Amino acid sequence: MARFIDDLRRTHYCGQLRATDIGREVVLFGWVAHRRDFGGCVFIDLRDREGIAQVVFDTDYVAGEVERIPALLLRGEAFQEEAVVAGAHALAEEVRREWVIGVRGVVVHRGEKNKNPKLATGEIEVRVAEAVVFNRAETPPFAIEDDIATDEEVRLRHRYVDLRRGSMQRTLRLRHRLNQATRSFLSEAGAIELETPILCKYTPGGARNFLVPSRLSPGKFYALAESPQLFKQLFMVAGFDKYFQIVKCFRDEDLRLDRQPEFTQIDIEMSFIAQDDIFRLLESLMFRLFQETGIADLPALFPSGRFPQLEFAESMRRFGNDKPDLRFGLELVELTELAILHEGGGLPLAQEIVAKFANGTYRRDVPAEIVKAFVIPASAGFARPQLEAFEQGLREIKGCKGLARAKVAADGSWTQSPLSKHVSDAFRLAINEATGAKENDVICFQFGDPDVVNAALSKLRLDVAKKMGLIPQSGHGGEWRFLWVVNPPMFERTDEGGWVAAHHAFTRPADECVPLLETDPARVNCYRYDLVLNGFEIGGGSIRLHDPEVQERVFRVLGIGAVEAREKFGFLLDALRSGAPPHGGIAIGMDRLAMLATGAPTLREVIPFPKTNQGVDLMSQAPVIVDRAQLDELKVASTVPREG
RNA sequence: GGGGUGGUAGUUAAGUCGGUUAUAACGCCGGCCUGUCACGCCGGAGGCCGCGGGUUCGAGUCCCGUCCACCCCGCCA
Repeated sequence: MARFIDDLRRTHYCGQLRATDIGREVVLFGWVAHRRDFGGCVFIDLRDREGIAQVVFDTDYVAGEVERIPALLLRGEAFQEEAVVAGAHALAEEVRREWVIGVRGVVVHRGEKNKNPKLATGEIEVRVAEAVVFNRAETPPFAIEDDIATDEEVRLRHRYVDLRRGSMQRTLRLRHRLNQATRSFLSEAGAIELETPILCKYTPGGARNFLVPSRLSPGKFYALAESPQLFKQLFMVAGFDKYFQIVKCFRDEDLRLDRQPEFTQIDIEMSFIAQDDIFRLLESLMFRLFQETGIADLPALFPSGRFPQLEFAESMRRFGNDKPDLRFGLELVELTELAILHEGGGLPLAQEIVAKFANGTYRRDVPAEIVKAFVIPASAGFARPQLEAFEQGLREIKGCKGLARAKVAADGSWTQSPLSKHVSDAFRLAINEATGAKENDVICFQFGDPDVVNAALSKLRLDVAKKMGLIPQSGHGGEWRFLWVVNPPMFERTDEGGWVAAHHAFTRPADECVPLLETDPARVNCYRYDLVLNGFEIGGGSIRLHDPEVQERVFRVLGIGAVEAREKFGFLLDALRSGAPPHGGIAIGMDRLAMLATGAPTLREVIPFPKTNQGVDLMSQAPVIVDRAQLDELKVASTVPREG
């Protein structure tokens, strides 16, 4: 039987020791964080998941009164023997960073002069009588400290070492608390935690699926679930009434700082509820999560207990996207109607657009091209090179040709702008008034396709706010602007002039829009909602269509016939006809929520083993090429030429 | 698929107009040290300058290609 672990069991975590433990004999296990060697006396900072304790190897030390570990007391073992202490000291001379060791010793006061206020355990230290080395670790590629400058690539390659750092430990333990609080809250709310398949049937449309070949059904494939969407609706049909799950989802799409190929959702579905019931439940859930993790006092920030709601159309108009960051103002200004009123106001780009409204090519209620502006305030104090850098940033947006700028002079005239020569005085003054632009403000214009105009200006709005310091480059900056974005359009135009569901075909159209299904699909909105926090979409959901009659009308708009509907959605349609209650739900991106809550700059910081932008795990090297024999067994052939 | 930034010692970075043996800090190794806690002092080792090609008397530096990482667009209902 080994002396340590079997015989000498751990009595405390290093980080737990306090002055109240003085005089107690303890056994600690941990990693060597630092060693300070003074020859006769060696200090080691011993680290475990709870923190750091200083342990001292001192050949001269003689123990006073010691409160012995009962088993050792019973056996009549002496606290220290000279040879054992000398052995421990020799061991301490040899120890290196990140070695895993165990010590037996006594907790003593450090003495007033030697206290370390930076450590939670700084009042005490452990005088070591006996020690063991469990693992002579290789020198780590980077320091195991909270703040390191090391490139993320290196950290991911050695993730098991990176995760040893206190900041990573705290982040992942926060995720544990989020999980725990989610489970207890939703259970208390009457929801039942149910599991759904990961290996699913492939469904066309939406995100790309990862495919898994079936060995038992040669030539056939499963798809990894991109979400439990269908199954959670079936739970409602089955009468479970309220469901939740903390579930992994898989999407084979290109990655971003807030997108991983596999990610975790808090998935919820409820029956016999209205949209507002979902909102209230989620608001309470967020309150609870932020309270139990100690991240923010949301009741103080939202005294009504409710998050604000914003119409989708208003969000697009004022902010240019459907996930506005409300931590700052700088709203966009819609100028299309003004341009029509002024017949283009002398600006060629505006005149072209206005002409199409005039000749009836474009509808004013759903315009195909628009004119919009954004004002960079004079107070930002940006010089021309900075303004050009913003313009350069917009070149990332496909279809954006550039940025028309005009600097406003004291008399309201425009300078430093190609527009100033063309614009009529009346239009210029009207724009100054509409935008509220004052002396030295810079008005930025976009003309054309609303998607491009809004993408460009919403990016500009964010770029400017970050450069002005209105929001930090990343992180929450201590602000928590939750927001519901509601009532978006049900359909989008396809390139061929037809319609596709903007979200999915089973979203319920808003009651007052149902008559428009046949007459004007562009104006049909639906019971779809996104929860937004500080400019990130952290969740979304909808009230589902439970009425087969309306469902068929929606399919007709989408040009989906009975045969095709059956082929695509077969069992769901059957299920919805088998007694479907009115129902709806939502899914919250747990990783994004954790990222925002911790102020982490990327999703990778809150995922233990994340993938790179190319979907590669730098530690395991997944994905990898497999043997020909493995492919043969699956009856799968690769079209990629094999190396060698 | 497209645009951008980067890649030099274990780590983070410097490296001028193309020119001698590629620097520094931290880390690492050896030695000394009984009150340190970013210990200190003395000494030392450590390089496929991402990879491949080209220009040149000469390339970390210039050119072409390529790989990897990151940010963004498309994409992600």
